[in-house]
Amino acid sequence: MNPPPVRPTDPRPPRRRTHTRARLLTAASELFLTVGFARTSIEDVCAAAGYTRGAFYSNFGSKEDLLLALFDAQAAGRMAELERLAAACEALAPQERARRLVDALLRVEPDEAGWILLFLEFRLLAARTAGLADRVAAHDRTVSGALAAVLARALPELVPPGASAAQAAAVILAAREGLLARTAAGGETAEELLAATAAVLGGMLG
Amino acid sequence: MNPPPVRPTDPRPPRRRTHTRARLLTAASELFLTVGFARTSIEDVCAAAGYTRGAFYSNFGSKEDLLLALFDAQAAGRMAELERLAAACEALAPQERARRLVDALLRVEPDEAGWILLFLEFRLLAARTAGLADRVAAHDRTVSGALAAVLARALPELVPPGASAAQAAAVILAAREGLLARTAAGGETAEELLAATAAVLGGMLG
DNA sequence: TGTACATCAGTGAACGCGCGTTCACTGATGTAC
DNA sequence: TGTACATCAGTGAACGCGCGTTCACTGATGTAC
Repeated sequence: MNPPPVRPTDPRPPRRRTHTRARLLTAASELFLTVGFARTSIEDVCAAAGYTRGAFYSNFGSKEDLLLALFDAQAAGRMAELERLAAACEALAPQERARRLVDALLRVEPDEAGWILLFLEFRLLAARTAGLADRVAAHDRTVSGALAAVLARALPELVPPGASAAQAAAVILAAREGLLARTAAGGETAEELLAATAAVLGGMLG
Repeated sequence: MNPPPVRPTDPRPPRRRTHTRARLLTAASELFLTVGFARTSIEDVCAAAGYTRGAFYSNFGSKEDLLLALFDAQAAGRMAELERLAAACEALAPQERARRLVDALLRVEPDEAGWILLFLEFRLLAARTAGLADRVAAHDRTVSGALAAVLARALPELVPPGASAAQAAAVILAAREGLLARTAAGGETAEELLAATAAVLGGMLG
């Protein structure tokens, strides 16, 4: 409809205050983690970041868009973490390696509970929103693949005979998510359930 | 304020059309399982059951109340199922017993995907709604305890040395939930992930 | 069995609220000359 | 360096919609006599 206005150099590079987007992301992650996605309004995010609603729509296409951007950032962080873990394990004796890896898989960082709940909300949304399922699947594949590599390299004992490292990684991650979901929701105390898991895993590893 | 009207026999037993409640519950479960709790309006439920909104509030205190009633009913069903399973296993040889139990824990009934998503939504709600956490915890304890009994009786091999049957049950259920959540959300195909689990469990059981 | 009366399950309109999204506008930032 | 102009990030009011809940009401169901 509207013919584009005259443009001397066609794709003009955006060079204004790009940190607005970053501030919105930060504010959003704080709110989403404590209150949840559904219960946080765009207005809340903007107010927390010091802007008004319009600023949001000038940086993101929709509320979902914001959530996706947040998860992309977090996935990158998780990847780096796993890489560090694998590197740190490389030099250790098998015994120590096992302890270290199991610890790392079970540790619940302070904000981990918030992340797991947020991720659950994401899964739920994706399960019922066409076109979002691909994004969750991609995220899962990335993290799962990275863990599989770590397992194959550093803790083959956790991969039972007859199963591939990829399979073991997928099962471990899914199980971890289920466990965290229960503890995060406060059903059973985190200590209780994690102790149980440690006992079960301990029994398995001998 | 209002003095109660004259009552010949004080607590008058309710003997009207009690099946309204049942019809509302049935309609709600169908809608919740396919569309989800948040996306289903009370109006939807009432329309599907052939009533108007007021009928709902004459049978339930709130939307949450309806959800809780639904879960109570389902928990009862799960209990009965586990009982049957334990009884059926009692007479079998250990080998066959293991196959049977693992099968039962992994089987995904057609509507199971819907239930797991609904349950996730419940956990999420409970994690952020004061006073609801107790209800989830109670549900978890009931199911977990029942599975622990079955395990102790019918498949002690799945309980690793150093762990109690209760701990193993809690971990198994949490893991199962995590697995189903992934498959239900469509991330990885159910077949893929369940095959992986079977492989991992197969490896563990030898 | 029949009649007057009370109860209360279910009706349906209205209330109130929150929220995602749109849009005409403004003013600071950068560009052209 | 200075001036005129274009762009576009951010403003803030308004729109529109859905939904949970309330409430005055009605009419069928059951009770008392």
